[in-house]
Amino acid sequence: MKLSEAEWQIMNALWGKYPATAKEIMERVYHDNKWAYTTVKTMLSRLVNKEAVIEKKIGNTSIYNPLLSKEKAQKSALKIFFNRILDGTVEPLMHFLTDEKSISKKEREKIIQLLQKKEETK
Amino acid sequence: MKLSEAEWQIMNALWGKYPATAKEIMERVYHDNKWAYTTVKTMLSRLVNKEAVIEKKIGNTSIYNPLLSKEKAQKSALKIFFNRILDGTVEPLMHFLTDEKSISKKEREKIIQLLQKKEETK
DNA sequence: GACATTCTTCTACGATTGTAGTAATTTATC
DNA sequence: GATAAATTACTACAATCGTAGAAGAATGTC
Repeated sequence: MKLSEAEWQIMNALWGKYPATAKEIMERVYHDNKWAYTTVKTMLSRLVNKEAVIEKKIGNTSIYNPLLSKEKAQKSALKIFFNRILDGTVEPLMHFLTDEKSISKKEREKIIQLLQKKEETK
Repeated sequence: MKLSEAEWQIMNALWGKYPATAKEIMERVYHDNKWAYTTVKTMLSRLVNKEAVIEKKIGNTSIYNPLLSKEKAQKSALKIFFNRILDGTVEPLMHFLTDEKSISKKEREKIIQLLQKKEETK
């Protein structure tokens, strides 16, 4: 399952809380993407088409639910990104994790914890 | 600077060793992409156009050099990926590192060390 | 029930992407 | 210098993507 960048924005909004209407999704992404309502609708139909989302009608209004799980989607995106973009090397990821300013202290601690836990059970 | 997936393949081949001719690049990517020679040439012109690559002529033959650095490109791609695709959360990256792409104990320790060091200097 | 509002469906359109063919030009070879 | 081989420049074309308008249908409101 291959999603375009705009489709990721929609999916992230939907994964955040669902079921959701097109209007809700439009509002959720509005901060990053000032899309017209119909733009969001177009994205949603495309996502329904590729079976990443299901659409149910209540009266005249469609409500949407993810069909594709966030975990699954992220995992496969990471795989592609890692191979195609990073050319299969881990270093850029590590540098990103260690250098990137946008990672909070809390997140850093969480990472360390995860890594140490992994170490134990190895 | 935004590169398409196929353009990344070309850039990775070029970063691997440069200067390089179109033919060399075609051969280097052949394992993953069985592109016609002219396909590679098209990609290269597009990359020259967006100033990710410079082209010099020696006689009739073009030789190519990267203009955009691998580090810079990867860094910005990671940033976009992290924000747009992973929705700004670090966890999927970690799971990828720990589960999917099983990193060695040594690598894990290195990351932990880097993170802890970062923590101190904060 | 007329009018406004909200939502849907359908259609569109330019940009980018993946993919490569054709024809022209240069260079090498006999 | 004629012929073959390599390389280039130019053109093409379908698929996907980002973006949204127009027109119609359902719903809410006085």
